[in-house]
Amino acid sequence: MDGNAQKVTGDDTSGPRLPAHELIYRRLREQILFGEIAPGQPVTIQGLTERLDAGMTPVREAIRRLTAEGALQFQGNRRVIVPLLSVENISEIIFARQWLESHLGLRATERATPEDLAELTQLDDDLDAAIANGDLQGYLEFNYRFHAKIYDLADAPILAAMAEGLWLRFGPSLRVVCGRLGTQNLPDRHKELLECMRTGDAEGAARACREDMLQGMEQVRDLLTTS
Amino acid sequence: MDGNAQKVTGDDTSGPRLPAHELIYRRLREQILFGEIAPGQPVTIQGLTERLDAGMTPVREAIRRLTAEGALQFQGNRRVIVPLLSVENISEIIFARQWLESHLGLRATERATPEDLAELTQLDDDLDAAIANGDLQGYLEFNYRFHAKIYDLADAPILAAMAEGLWLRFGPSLRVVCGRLGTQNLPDRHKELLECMRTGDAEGAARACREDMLQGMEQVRDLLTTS
DNA sequence: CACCGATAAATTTGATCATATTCTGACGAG
DNA sequence: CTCGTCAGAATATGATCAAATTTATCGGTG
Repeated sequence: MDGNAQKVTGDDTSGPRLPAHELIYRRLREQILFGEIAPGQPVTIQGLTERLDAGMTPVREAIRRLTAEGALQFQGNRRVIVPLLSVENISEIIFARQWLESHLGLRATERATPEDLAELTQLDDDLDAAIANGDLQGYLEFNYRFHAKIYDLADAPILAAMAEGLWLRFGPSLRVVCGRLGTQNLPDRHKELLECMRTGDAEGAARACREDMLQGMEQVRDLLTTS
Repeated sequence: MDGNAQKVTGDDTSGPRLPAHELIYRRLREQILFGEIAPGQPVTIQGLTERLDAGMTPVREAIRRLTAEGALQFQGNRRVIVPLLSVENISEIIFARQWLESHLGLRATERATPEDLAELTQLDDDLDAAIANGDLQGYLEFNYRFHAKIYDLADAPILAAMAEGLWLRFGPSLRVVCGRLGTQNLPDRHKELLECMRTGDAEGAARACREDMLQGMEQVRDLLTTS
């Protein structure tokens, strides 16, 4: 190992110094969420200690957390992989997200301030820009942050945690889908949703969230059935 | 450390040797689920290493997993506690469980074999016996195992994981409620549910699951509002 | 003589622990 | 009431042990 490798110590701009296991967790979480680690791919502890230049204990803890959230999967023997989703799994996720997305979208609409709406609009604009540039990574990130912001606004921490947990499960597959279709063929209902939120149409916002989710998930399901 | 302290090494009867962090996780999980650790109570790593006679690393990993599942809560600084539920939290859990329990109950009914029904009936009988004896611990355990069996039958691993995760969240509070009400005042819809499952009335089973859940959760909510 | 399967060495990876370091909250002196 | 000191708890490291996979070897067979 070279002598000037930067340790994982969160720079001063990040405010309160977070423990290493928390930083490792967040980094690994993003890598899974945005498909940098493909479904089926093994995740080794020692591999991560090198890849993230971290100690063994923090990496282990991060893996345990993500395993508990369904982002990783214990493989009988001691191996850990990014899970491969079955069509049945996707159907379960669709079922759960139907309720979750609608409800969170509805609550978010009831609580959003003009500043929140501005922030959401900005995220959606960034998302459109990423699509126009064919920037897959950017698309995935802004799309996630757009939805995560809605969960946050809904002020329902348990339901939000459930919704985020589901993202961790289908995230890797979403990357595969988008990689094949290209960013051009990814319609969403964000404009419709934002309009409902501006006018305070909570029911409409709930419907838009549900439709938006369904469009995306059905593309994932279609890919899994054909491949 | 003295020479004859028994290490945590799972005896031979348990089949495949499980790693210590897995055993610790299961033990701690049960202690939380059945309210042996009260809401608000702090959970320290060093305390658990003594209490469960285990090493530090496995305990840390178990705590991380349970934190990710919502059974434990990070207290900003390095403290970890069993979360205290707010009334809003309970409402979120009720919302989620309404569709989860219905759906899992419906699917379980479609898939249950006569052997499965016999097992469920046995669990319900054990539960009734525990009630008759005023055995709170037994009541909580059999009640959980009855529902967990239904989740298992539903053959929907992701939704089952979500449902089990919610049990971990309200389990500690359930213990408090039952402790105050006494086991006599805990009606359930299990008989009705079993009858529907026997006759293959999936819709009825779904309704019974939902009602059973609501009865229990509303008692929890009532306690939280008054205390 | 080339090929195949099974057993055994070697290597990689995971699990655990003991220990050093850092951080937090509390106590007490000024 | 404030600030410095201190005990205790959590964090993080690297070493050590154990398990599993991979690779290499060897005897037998077509």
